[in-house]
Amino acid sequence: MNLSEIIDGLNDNQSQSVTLDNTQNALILAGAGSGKTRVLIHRIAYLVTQKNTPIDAILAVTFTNKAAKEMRERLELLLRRPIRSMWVGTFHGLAHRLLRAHPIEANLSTQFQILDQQDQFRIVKRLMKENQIDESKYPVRKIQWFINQQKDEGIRPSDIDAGYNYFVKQSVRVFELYEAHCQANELIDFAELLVRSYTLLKNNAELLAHYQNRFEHILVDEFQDTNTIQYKWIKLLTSGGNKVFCVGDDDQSIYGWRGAKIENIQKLESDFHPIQTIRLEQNYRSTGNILAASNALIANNANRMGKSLWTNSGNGDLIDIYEARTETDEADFVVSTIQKRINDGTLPSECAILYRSNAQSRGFEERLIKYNIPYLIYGGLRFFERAEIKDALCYLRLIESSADNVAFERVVNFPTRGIGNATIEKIREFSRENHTSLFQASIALTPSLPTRAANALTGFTQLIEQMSDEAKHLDLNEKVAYLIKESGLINHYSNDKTDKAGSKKENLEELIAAAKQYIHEPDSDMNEVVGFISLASLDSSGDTNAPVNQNVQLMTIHSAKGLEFPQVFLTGMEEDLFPSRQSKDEPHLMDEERRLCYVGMTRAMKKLSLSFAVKRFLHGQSLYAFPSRFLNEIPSEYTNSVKQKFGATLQNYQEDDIFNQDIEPEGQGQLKVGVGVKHAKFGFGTVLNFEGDGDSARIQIKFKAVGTKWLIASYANLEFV
DNA sequence: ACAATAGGGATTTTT
DNA sequence: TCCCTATTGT
Repeated sequence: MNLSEIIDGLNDNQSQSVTLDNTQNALILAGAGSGKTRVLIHRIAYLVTQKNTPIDAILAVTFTNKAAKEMRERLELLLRRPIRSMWVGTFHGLAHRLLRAHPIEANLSTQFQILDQQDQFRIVKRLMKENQIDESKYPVRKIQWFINQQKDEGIRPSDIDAGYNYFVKQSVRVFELYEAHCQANELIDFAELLVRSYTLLKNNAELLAHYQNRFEHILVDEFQDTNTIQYKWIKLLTSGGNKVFCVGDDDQSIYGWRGAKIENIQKLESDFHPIQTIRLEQNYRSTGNILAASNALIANNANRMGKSLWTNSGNGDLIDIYEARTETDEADFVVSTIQKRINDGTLPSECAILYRSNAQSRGFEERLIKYNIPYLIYGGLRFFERAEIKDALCYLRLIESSADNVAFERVVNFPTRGIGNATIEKIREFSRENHTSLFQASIALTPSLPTRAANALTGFTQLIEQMSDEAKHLDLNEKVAYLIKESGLINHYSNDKTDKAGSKKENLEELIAAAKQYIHEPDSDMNEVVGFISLASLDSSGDTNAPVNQNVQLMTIHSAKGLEFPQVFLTGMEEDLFPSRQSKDEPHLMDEERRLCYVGMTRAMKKLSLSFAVKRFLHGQSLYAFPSRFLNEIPSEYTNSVKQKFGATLQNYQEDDIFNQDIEPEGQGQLKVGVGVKHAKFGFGTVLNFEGDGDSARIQIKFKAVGTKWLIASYANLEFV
């Protein structure tokens, strides 16, 4: 492969980045839409083909599995060869790989399991209960948060001086209990993966030297999102003269609240001196107006590394700003605009509705249903986080290792088999006192239990033993299928009346398919079952059920990072909502809000529209709000105030006014404008208008969930409320 | 064991 | 308002 194949089609700065001498450290400050992934991939191709770097000598780190997968695929395409043995992955995935390769040196057994957020929450909660720590004074979520924050910094309980802060004191206490519990049960949470693998290398000169020798080049994507321990991890690995190639954008650092340190990218230049810094400022995504507006906005931040995007693709349209009266009006504006554009030939999938918090999605969803536009809301539970999937995986874990206490706790009485809380508490106590697994404790305890509990428990332990025997020689996917059936899970979900769509059953089927697929792409040298279970913990993107891409996309701005859409609606631009109230008092938090706004705006390729509501219904009450300060920071030469009202909108103002008045109905069952009604299918609504009376009356009702409808009284079967 | 009910809390969530 | 949890009653 010759050089021109690698640098063809790159601009000057991109090509300079790709062909930097292989003896140099590099920092590529890559603005939004400037082709950073491309540079990263071509850089690797350059090293491999022009500098004869073995693919084994390259370590490429990303933040998401999706990014890792994309990088691997695009690289294989460019190089026209498989690159199996190259280490490409997320920080957590690579750390996990290290720990699986050297468990003993990391003070672990080969049986260790990964704890996800939910598991972690449960454990912290139980430890607090067992130690009589008042949950109402010290919310589990806050304590869990505290623990993770410390770990992200690489801090252990013994490093913390709580002083007189009682909350910190209690948190540290739980932190200690939690650490002891995890060590005793071979449990590794997400942050622990990083800390553990860091100390593994730090304390083991031989191993460190081995990996330092191996990885000549370490490439890191999204460097602005690294946290303290990740930074230290990279620093440690590169202390043997290895070269780093970091790509990132300080203006897009939006995960500070999760421990990401924007300072990390800022101190690269001094910490990894000498290092060559190159800026990629030519943007291939957005129009000139969108970029100029975004540049003007982000210029309000302090301590930037400095960068200004430009494009040669023309100014494009002005940015629309819409002042809505209420959040309903805002939703109506956005959705009716989308409808108009669809009528003009836009695809629904070209439009994205972005918001600061998930709660805002509702109003848009209701309107989209009303307009009959297909949509897709991102967020919520991921595939491997779904209850039914975790249940199935816990059975898999139990037959793999009966000592897996987390799995035991989850499924010992699910589907319910008559093992109550009292019994489980006895098992826990026995296992604590005798240092055995919950499973062993169950067997030992059975004779001393009341007959009913004993029988139920025997049923469970025998089920597990029998299943692990039977499944021993099955393929992974057959194993999963067998477990789901034999454990009674499938049966349970088949009879589940709340699961009308049968999606839980479908998800379980999907899990079998995922297992089958995994057989063909195993993760390195790990045991198949262990690898699959770990994948389920570490890969949240694995929603294989992703619908066809013909939908308007709704998501938080955070989840939109890295994506682009022809048409973007950035909504809820109000003080206290965006920027969030919680960020108001701290300048550095406010700067992050502004970066978030910058990220949101720069997602747009052709059209950007910003909207805010004067009055918003939130948390059960109507609040008046001021327009977001970010709107004022965008020069008016790039914007256009949308004055034009849509036909439906004016009408909705009136409806909303009626809706928001608390009119007392005069006597039950009387048909009257303003009266609240309930419909079996459409839910609650308010009477807007009616014609005739009695059973033949036609009634116009504005339903909260499905909008306005005319109904015939005799068919509607309305209940007056 | 499960359903009904009451109370509390409510950003963002790559792993 | 909605959602999740803990408690209570059957």
